[in-house]
Formats: sequence, structure tokens, C-alpha cells
Amino acid sequence: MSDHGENTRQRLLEHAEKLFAEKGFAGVSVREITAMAGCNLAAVNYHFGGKQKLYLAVFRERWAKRGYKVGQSFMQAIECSQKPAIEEVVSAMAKAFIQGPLTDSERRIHIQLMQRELSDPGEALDMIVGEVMRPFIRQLTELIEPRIKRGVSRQRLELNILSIIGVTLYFFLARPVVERITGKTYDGKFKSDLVSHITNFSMHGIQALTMEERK
Amino acid sequence: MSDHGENTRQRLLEHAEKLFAEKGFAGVSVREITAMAGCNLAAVNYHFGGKQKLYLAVFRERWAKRGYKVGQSFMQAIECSQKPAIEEVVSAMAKAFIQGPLTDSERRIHIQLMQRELSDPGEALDMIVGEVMRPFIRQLTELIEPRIKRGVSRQRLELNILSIIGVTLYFFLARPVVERITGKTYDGKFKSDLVSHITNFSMHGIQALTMEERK
DNA sequence: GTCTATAGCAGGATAGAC
DNA sequence: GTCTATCCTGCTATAGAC
Repeated sequence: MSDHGENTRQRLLEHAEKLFAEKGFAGVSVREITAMAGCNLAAVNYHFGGKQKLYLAVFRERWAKRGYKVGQSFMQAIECSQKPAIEEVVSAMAKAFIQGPLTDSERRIHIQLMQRELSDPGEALDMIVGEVMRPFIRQLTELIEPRIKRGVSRQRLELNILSIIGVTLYFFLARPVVERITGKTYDGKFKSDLVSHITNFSMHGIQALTMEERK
Repeated sequence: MSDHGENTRQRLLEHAEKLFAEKGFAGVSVREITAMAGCNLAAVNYHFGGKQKLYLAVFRERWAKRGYKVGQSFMQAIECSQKPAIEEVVSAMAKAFIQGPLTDSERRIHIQLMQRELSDPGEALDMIVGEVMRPFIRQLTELIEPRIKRGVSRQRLELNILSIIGVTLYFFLARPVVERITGKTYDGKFKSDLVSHITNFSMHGIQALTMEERK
């Protein structure tokens, strides 16, 4: 019973994250969170000091950790080959996001939370970009840069890398649209189709940087 | 003074749209909307019957119209050539979104609103997909299909088209991240860089469908 | 550390005067 | 059509018992 406190705190973080991802900060009430976490209304204030600070704690204590995890899973996949081809890098990146160390529901929550923070940037965005996205993009840039032909600016390379991440995120964020348009549901088969599509599409996109300009 | 009513109604739609795009449905209060529209708190109920119905009216009376406008601008750009090359189609699509008939601020609002509806699908999503996205994607499919090599499934083509739209949307949605990562602001120069990047990246991605499979 | 109870306020909606 | 005044619900946050 002495560590019941830490349990409550963790349950709060867990369920708050799920609800914030689903409905956004303003769309969730503290009552809803505490009810779902099976604890008292006052617990949020005791453990975090308010709803806003709980929201930030979710990013610091849960989101960031998962961000590192995805990055590590990517680096693990890539580190066997010392000078990986662009295909390997792109494929490893797509897989890190899509078939990486997260469960389906974690992945959903993770990406939705990030998207919400992108849509109305708040205090958490600096952490997201500085601690997770920028280091990840830097690693990618260093891996890909030696494969790029002379004369391609760093900015163009960055835009390409951002695009690959963008395509990947899109297929999670726009899931309701993708399902309606294609008529498919996100089952195992369709997901693996998605992985190979994203890898293929992105790889060709970025490969343009290894060849001469068209026309 | 007899048409003051219609003016109020339009001002409400206009400012409600802006606020809903910025902060989401739950993040905006009716008080905030009416204050910004310079009318009385009760006007929302009188004209629309409640906050939720105002939200739907925004999509039906403003969002959908702009969706058509973008689609038409695309068709206009493409209809001069009877059998356009894939490059033309992709370029016209990127331009319709990015340099099309909308002003910068309209574009921002338009895409943010859509994204919010994708993140938590509500009653407006069916309209968005059915009335605007599906017809647009169908047109694109018909334009591109004759250029694709035999044996490529309709699903693969659809995924490619969705990806192009995805990349384009991403550079608006993730604008705060893109700015932080690249260190650029979305001024005229950077935007035109974006247009050519998106066109290039997407075109190479989809061109894979016109060639033999790799390996 | 957890709970009950409640303060204090902001939200959407409505009735009724003009 | 518009406005004022108000109802009532639900919110966050806190005080204080246990």
C-alpha cells in the first residue's frame, strides 16, 4: 500500500495519454481521466498539479520514451551494414515506424498525440522536435548524405527526409479516409501492403537525388 | 437592415471556421465565436440551432465549396492536354493545392479543418470523403491509369495517389516542425521551393508504377 | 496518498423584451 | 433578427477529513 501512489500516478499517465490522443486536450475532462484510471478526481492535482501539467507529463514521461525506442529500433536495423544503400535506410525507417517496437495501439496513440501538438503547437512541441525529431533526422541525414550526388543542397535533402516521414505519418493519421477510399480495413494483410508501398514510394522519391535532374 | 440577418449568419460561419481550424471544436467557445463575429451570444442558436450544428454548417457551406474550387482549378490546369503525362498530372495536383485558387490563410484553414476531422472522425467526415475527396481521387485515377503499366493493381495506384496528397498536406500540417527543422520560414521563396520539391518527390514515387519492378 | 465535499467559474442553451 | 438576462450543467482546482 505504500507504493499505491506510484501506481495511481502511472495509471493516470497511461489513461490520460490515451484520452488526449483520441479527443485532444480540450476534449477531455479530468473527471473522465480519473474515472478511467479508477482513481479520485483530486489525484490529478495531487500528482501533477493540474490538467495542463498532466498533459506535459504525458509527453515527457511517455511520448519521449517511445520516440527514443523507435529511433533505437531504426538504428539497430541499420547498423549491421556500415555504408547502407538508400533503399536499406528508407526501408528501415518505414519499418521502424510501422512494424517497429510499438504495438498497434501504442503507435496510434503516439502519432495522434504528435499530430495534435503539431496542429496547435504548445509547450510540448519544443521537446518533441528538439529531443526526438531533430536527432532522428540528423542520423538519417548522415546516413543518406554520402549517397547523394554533388550539388544537392542540404535543404533539399532535409525536405526529402521530411517527406518520407510525412507519407508514413499520413497513413496513420488519415486512416479513416484511407479506409473509406480503398474500401480496406487496416488488417495484417493491408498493413504489410502499406509498408511495402511506403517504402517503394519514398525510395523512388529520394532516389531522384542520386541521379541527374530531369530535363 | 432587412438582410442584416444574412450578414450575421455569414460572419458567424466565417469566424467560426477560423477558430475551429485553429483550436478544434472543443477548444472554442460559442462566446469566443460570437465576440469575434461582433454579434450576440444568442445568434448561434438562432441561426444554426447550436454549436454542433454551426460546426457542421461550416463544413457544408464553406469547406465543401472550397474543395470544389481546388478540384476545378486542377481540372482547368490539366484539360488543355488530352492525354497528359504523369508529370503534368502530378505537377497540376501539387499546384492546385499549394498555389491554387485559395489564399494562404484559406489554405491553412481548409487543411487544418480537414485534418481535425480526420483525427477524430465526426459527422462531417462522410461529406468530406464522399463529396470532395472521392470524386477528386477518381478523376486523378482516370487520368493516370492509362499511363500505368499492366499488372499494377488499382489498390497500388490508389495508395500512390493518396501518398501524393499526403505529402502535400503534411507540409502544411507539420509547418511548425518543418520550420524548426529547416530553420526557414514559409515565405515566398521557401514556398516555391516546397512546390517544386513536392512535385519532384511525388512524381518519382509514382513513376515507379510505369517501370518494371525493381529486383 | 486518497478521498469527499465544495468553491468558483465558464460553458451551452433559452426565454422574452425590443 | 437581435439583445439582455438567466438557467443549469459541467469544469478545474482546493480544503480538509481520514
